[in-house]
Amino acid sequence: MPKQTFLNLPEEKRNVIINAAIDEFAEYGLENASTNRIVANSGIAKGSFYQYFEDKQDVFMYLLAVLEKEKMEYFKGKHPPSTNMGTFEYFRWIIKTGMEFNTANPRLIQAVSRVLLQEGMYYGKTFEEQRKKSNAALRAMIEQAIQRGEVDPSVDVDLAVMIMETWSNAISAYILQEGMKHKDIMKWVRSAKVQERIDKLLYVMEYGLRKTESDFEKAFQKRKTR
Amino acid sequence: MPKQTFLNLPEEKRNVIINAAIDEFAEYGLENASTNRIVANSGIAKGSFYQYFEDKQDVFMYLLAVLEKEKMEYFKGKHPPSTNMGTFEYFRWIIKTGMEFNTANPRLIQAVSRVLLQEGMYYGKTFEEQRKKSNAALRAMIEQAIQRGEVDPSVDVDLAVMIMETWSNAISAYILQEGMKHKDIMKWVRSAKVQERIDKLLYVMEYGLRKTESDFEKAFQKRKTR
DNA sequence: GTAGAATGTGACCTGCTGGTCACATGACTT
DNA sequence: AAGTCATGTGACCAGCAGGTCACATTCTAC
Repeated sequence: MPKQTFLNLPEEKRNVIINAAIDEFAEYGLENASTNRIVANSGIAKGSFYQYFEDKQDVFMYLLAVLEKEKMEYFKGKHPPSTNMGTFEYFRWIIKTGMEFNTANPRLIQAVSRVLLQEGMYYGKTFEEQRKKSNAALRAMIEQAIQRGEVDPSVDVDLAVMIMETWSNAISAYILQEGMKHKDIMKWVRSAKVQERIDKLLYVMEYGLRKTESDFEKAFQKRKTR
Repeated sequence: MPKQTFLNLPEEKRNVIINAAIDEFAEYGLENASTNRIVANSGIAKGSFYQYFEDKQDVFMYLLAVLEKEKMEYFKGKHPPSTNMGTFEYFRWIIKTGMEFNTANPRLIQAVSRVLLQEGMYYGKTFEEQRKKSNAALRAMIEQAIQRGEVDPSVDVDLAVMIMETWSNAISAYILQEGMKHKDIMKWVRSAKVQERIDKLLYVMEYGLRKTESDFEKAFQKRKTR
């Protein structure tokens, strides 16, 4: 975490620095990020950087903390349209609201997800905690769906979590990658075309998951013994 | 592509070099791969490396070519169990046979997929061709499925391709990552547990896709007007 | 044996990296 | 005004990167 010296800085200066860092991580990832470029782009001296942070990983950790805080505040301000949604409807709302947030902070999301989803695999246990958290939330959702009778109790929960995680990441990556090609990414995401695309993807996922395990067993057996 | 000098080398020496390169790319990706380490690990001089290849990207291109050739030969030696399979059954066979090949060459696959799927996004159009090829194959499959009446004609083909691509990559990544934790990756992949997991994932995908577009429209409208 | 081509070699180059540190500047206290 | 402590600075360091090149060795043809 940043040293006190950094937190004492005037807000504007802090923003210049973290924006330079965000751009750097978004462009080069964590491994290839250059502290030299960060200090050059934020107009501070090399020595100052090391007075503010331990190293570049320290900056990144700070970005993670900022993101988490902002995302929580954002979701606190939003409320699901209906109080009695089905689990999948709720999941859809989470994803879409998350995408709204993402497109409002595309560079930060780009930086963070690049590091977490791609480099993260090779960083050992450094970022494992992050994944476990969102994983637990997904697990809770699918278990709720089972309790509510929306999904067959015999469904493989681990598998369902993997499916939801995969699509969550795939959609996020798709939105970022395609959205960056448009000048007004927010407008693009809100367009009927994109919204429908997200809906369809999630619908295909939902329908696959709703199908009961026993249905699968039947089809599976049939195929095996054919 | 490698220079003639490299191709003139005795096979054993060539293998030592490309194995060192594979290990390097698998461990560090393309961007962070070190030619110094490659030459050190393959026991050749720095100068020799540059007599064999233009640069490290040249080596990687060669690996890609080798992989493509070997994979084609492997698939030529295999034949689908039934001559009259459904499209999804065929897709499942392709995926599983592909996984067999992958686990027989885990390091090479690790190296290539790390670069193509992760760094590739930032390499512009260098590796676009690869993706287009496999994409076209998936498209042909889904169009065949429509023709055969296995999938509703109104289904969004682009979306279906994205879904198949996403799962193809996700399963491949899962097998590699988890499989590497086991001493006998081949045995692990062939175990009933893993095979069933792959089956289930593909089954969930299949069932989502089989659902007709018109069913979706209905559900979608209902949700919108609620 | 010898000429000439092909192949092999590692010291050396420049440029960038993350990180340090002796010193300069500013701000606040007494 | 003097003293003190936080903040700011950039030249400097060692290490590694990709890449080159003059020279050594080996192979081939005659």
